[in-house]
Amino acid sequence: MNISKADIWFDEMEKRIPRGEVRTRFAPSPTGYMHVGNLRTALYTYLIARKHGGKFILRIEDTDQERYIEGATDVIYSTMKGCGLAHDEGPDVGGPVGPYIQTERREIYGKYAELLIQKGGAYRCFCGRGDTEESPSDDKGINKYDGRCSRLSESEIERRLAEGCPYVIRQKIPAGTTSFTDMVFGEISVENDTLDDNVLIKSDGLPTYNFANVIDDHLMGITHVVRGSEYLSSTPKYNLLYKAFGWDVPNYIHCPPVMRDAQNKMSKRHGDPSYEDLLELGYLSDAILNYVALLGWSPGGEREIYRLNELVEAFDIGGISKSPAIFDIVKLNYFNSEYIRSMSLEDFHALALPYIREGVKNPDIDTVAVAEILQQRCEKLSDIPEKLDFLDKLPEYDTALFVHKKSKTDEAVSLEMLKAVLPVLEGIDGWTQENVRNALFGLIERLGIKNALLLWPLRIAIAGKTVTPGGAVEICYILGRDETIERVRHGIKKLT
RNA sequence: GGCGCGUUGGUCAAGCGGUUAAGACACCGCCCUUUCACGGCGGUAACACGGGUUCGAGUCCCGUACGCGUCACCA
Repeated sequence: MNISKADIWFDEMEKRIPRGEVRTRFAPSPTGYMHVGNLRTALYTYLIARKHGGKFILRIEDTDQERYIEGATDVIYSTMKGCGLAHDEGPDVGGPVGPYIQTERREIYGKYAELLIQKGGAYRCFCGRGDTEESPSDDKGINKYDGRCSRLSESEIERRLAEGCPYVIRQKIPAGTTSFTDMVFGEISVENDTLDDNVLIKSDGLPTYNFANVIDDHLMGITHVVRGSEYLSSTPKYNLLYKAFGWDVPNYIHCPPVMRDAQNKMSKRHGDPSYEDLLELGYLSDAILNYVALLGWSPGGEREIYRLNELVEAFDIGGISKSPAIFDIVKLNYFNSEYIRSMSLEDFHALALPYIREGVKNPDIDTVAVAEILQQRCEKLSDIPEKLDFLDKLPEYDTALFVHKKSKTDEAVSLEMLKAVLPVLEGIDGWTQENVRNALFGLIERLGIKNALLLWPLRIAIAGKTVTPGGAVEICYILGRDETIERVRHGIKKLT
């Protein structure tokens, strides 16, 4: 026997566990994209670690071989990096309690499962998948495994093992009541007889989530377990596992789900956007994070705009809500436009340039001037191309657009105005925004008219649409002298 | 069905026994204004229901309804 050797191994594992610091973990399954709900969980997890000067760990939960998706872990790394939730330990950066990918920890789970059997907290089960279906519901209407294999004799077990019978390892639920305190939901208490003898190690030798998360959280020294509230009702089972091993249970922070509507969670299946989709749609990562932080958590005051580093300061577990929150993209639009407007023109220009180029091919255009008029009036970057569709080519338009009650213009007035402005535009020396402005307002002054009387028709003539980013002055400047004059002439022709 | 959890305006939410029940988004109106937007001002709109406890309940307790979660060799 090499029991002592095993003892030494377990001892070594325990010694590796960092103590005396807050340690949290984000443990996604590699699915190829990040749900909004997951993103929020990751955010809160990160915030708790940072707030307490602790460590934020990334662990990959890939024990479901049937759902394995090639390259999905890379998506996780890039997402974490992209949204600024930098982890201190993880598969790609290493750390003291690795490996951080569950399929690479297979032997660890096996050894702990054996240990648990020795401690009486688990047993081998030789029932096939089909066998348990016949076990009837008990008198309480609970449909669970009847635990028949827990009553197998030593010799029977030895015999089946010798025969090479496939088996799983199941948790042995003791009698009694299990209670714990969740930092969000408070005291939770359940009768153990409502709990099933769940499978801990599958017949393929890999652990289920039920087992792996307990082993890993303990071995990685996780002090605060942050996860979705769907785990709330199975948490007592995990605590029973901790107890069977003689370990301390971590603090629990269960988060309510992010919903698409009152009945359904956000889901890719229903076409709800993932974090990646949102970026694709032109939302800024900071804005998404800010909005998502406030879905299910409130800082208490009236402030809503928080940068990631400010969230670290403000975050408080007590502010997490117990009830689900519906994701409202309209409010995300608001956050996004706030973030866009608060950027420097340089930064916004750099960010918007690809979208501007999507809508405007003309290489002579002053994209900084375009960015400037855009910044105050776009909610998301993907709105940009459509707003600029009149710059390359004047769209077909109806002369009815020249009629605007508030500006007191109609087609006749417009014709008059365009005729008056044409020579003024032709006379501008040096086509700068300032010069265009001075020339136009000079004319307005000479004619003794209201601004709108001249500027409305002009803007219609050069843009061909009623709603444009920027006014007549800006658009004239952006279009350039020749194009502006050409379009004004075209307008005169249409009105004549 | 058992067990667990939840329920303040359309949405996010503050509130933690005594408030005219905050604030934000959205919506509507007005102002500003060369359109739209931005900005400013104002408005509509909520404690799921029924019992208690209490001088007093959105806040505490118990029911009811509705909703969600869970009851996998998925996480």
